[in-house]
Amino acid sequence: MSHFGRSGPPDITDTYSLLVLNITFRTTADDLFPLFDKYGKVVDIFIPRDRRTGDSRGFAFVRYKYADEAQKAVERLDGRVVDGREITVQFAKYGPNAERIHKGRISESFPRSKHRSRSRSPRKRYRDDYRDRDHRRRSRSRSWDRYERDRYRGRDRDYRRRSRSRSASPDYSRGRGRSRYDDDRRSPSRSVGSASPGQRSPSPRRSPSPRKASPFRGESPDRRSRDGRSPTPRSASPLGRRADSRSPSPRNSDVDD
DNA sequence: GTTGAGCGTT
Repeated sequence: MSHFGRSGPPDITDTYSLLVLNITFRTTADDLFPLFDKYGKVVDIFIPRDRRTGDSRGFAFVRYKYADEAQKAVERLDGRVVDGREITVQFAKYGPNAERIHKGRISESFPRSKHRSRSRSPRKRYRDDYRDRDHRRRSRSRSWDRYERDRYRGRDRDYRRRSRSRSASPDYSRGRGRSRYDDDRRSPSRSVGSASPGQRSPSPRRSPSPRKASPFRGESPDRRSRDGRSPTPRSASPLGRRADSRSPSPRNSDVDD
């Protein structure tokens, strides 16, 4: 009796789905089964997992057979500490088809052969694709650096209330860095685009891109050639060598792209 | 090895 979510949805008809949030990433359906089964008849338990890693996403869906039992479980298991973490049990607001449900009760998986989309809104913004979920997954933890924020900097304000545990933003020193990069990036870009393609600066020193890409490339060989007797004191040390190995060459591509 | 707002699979 532990094949929950492994054989797909067994029967979602006449079942009340409960959403369990705030569960640990190591909590499995087997761990929640005896916990929820004690308060009622659990039909199925499904824990969404990541497609890439396969780790739990931190929440599970418990489907009960009766609403009274589900309600009881919500009132009893809501706020219960599982695996050292307080879980949040509540009725699922959205069904497996991203359809709104009354109170965790799934009528019939929404048969669109009768209603189709007549009573619904003209535009259905349920869920685009897996991409949407993937984005949320990525930005779920520490991937909220600047990529997502930069894209939603004008809508992230009320896009989602993440002031629950994340507090305020970690840092705001992104605009400057981006501006600088943009400036440096536009300089050579425009030069190349405006000037002739064959007029490339053959001189490494006169390179119009003084970006801090990798000065070692243009200085290392130069200094080494001139200072034949002192071949870079840092390189002589194993530490220096390690630092050099740290950045072989592909560095400018980062800012260029 | 980490993380933490939220709504789901064959």
